[in-house]
Amino acid sequence: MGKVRQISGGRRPDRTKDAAILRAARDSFFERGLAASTIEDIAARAGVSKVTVYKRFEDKEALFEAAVKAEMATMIAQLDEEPEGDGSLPQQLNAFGYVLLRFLFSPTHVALDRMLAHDLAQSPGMARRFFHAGPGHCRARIAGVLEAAAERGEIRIDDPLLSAADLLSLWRGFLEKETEFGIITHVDDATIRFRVERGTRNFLRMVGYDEAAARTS
Amino acid sequence: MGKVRQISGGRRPDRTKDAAILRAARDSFFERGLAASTIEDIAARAGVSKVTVYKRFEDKEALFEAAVKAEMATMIAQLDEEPEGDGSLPQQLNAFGYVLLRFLFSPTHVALDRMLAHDLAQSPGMARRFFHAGPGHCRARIAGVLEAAAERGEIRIDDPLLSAADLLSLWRGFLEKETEFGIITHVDDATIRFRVERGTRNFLRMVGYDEAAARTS
DNA sequence: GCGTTCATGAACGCGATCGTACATTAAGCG
DNA sequence: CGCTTAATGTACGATCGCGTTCATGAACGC
Repeated sequence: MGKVRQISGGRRPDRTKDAAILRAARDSFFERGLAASTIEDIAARAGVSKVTVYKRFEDKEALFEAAVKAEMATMIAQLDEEPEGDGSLPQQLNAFGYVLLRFLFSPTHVALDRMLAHDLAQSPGMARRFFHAGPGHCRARIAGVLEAAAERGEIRIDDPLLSAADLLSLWRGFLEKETEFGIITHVDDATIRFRVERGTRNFLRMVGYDEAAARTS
Repeated sequence: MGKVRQISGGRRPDRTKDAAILRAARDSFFERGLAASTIEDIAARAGVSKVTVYKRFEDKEALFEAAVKAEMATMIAQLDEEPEGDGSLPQQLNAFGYVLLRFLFSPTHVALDRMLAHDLAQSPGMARRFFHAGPGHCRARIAGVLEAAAERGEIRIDDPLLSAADLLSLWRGFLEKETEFGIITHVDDATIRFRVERGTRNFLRMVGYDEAAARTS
């Protein structure tokens, strides 16, 4: 169709520029939002001409979507790579919590979250997909672990999904609001470990987990 | 200085228009965001001329701030009016939870939250003030109740502020994410009651509250 | 009625940014 | 070297929305 057909020679497209543009787009969009970001600025950040940007991406919205998708992909990969862990239930949950919170409170994710809240509000279909790929996916994984533990009789819960949400909520606590409002800009590792361990401990007490009994079983 | 000096006569300003403009501004800002809203549209919604808007509000940002402030004021008033309640601890917490969640998940507040996340990210001072007036205020109130209960020996907690955040988190659970992503558009009263009661129950189990003991004391 | 203030509508200047066109230079292939 | 495609920079048309100006009419006190 309208596509190029590369008969033979000619200068090759510089594929490194795609990544540079996407990175610049991500930075700008996540920092300023869709409306406040300008293509000119993004091109400048990427060290690329504005025309080049339009060569590769249809328009501003297409670039936005591409940038968000790319970021989501790296995020999801990062979350799923962590091993199941065959330790005790607390250790298992803590391990997952570390990875999750470290990722949830990374500057880029905080920025992305702000973005999504604002710009995906009008497009329900897209929002739905992002939900299931992000928070929903996450909750489902934890629910699986909890359900297994419940079947082993280690804990007592009413509904795996609800309990998974409880645990997630306890982990996050007020950190979410504090980062959202910019009260806290950077969440260090010690804070994350503290929050995760505290959350897990409290959650397990809530669902009647008996550490001693589990150890001797 | 530059202000009017109302020597004697003259047509009186129509004070009802202020409210109309603020209401229109709120609707537009909360729906579309700061950048995407136009003064012309707001004026039209309010049934007012664009010039009139500029007569009363310095510029777009001033109008935005005024609209947010007005909304926050009604919110805070709504939250503080509820009586302390002299029932048992669970009843006290539940009562507060109902009011809070009903308000947190009202359409306007959900919209406002989206807005704040996005547009107040750059102005740290404003964000800080809003945090202390909103979430911070709320957490402090609950912390007070919990601290009193802890001193009476009804519950065992490490830190009132942290525990207050725990309770708030348990109440909200996944509802926040679900409304944020538009999975759920309207949260009905039954859901709110269920979530609050479940959250309170789980929280109290977590902090070692003994219902029977409290009742007989 | 008269002076004063409020309010409106239409028009304007202005800056910003989108997306495109064009001429020019750079890089690959034969 | 010729051919082809990539990439740049500048300039351009078009749109949009802010904030202002101006002429006109409407409400109110005296």
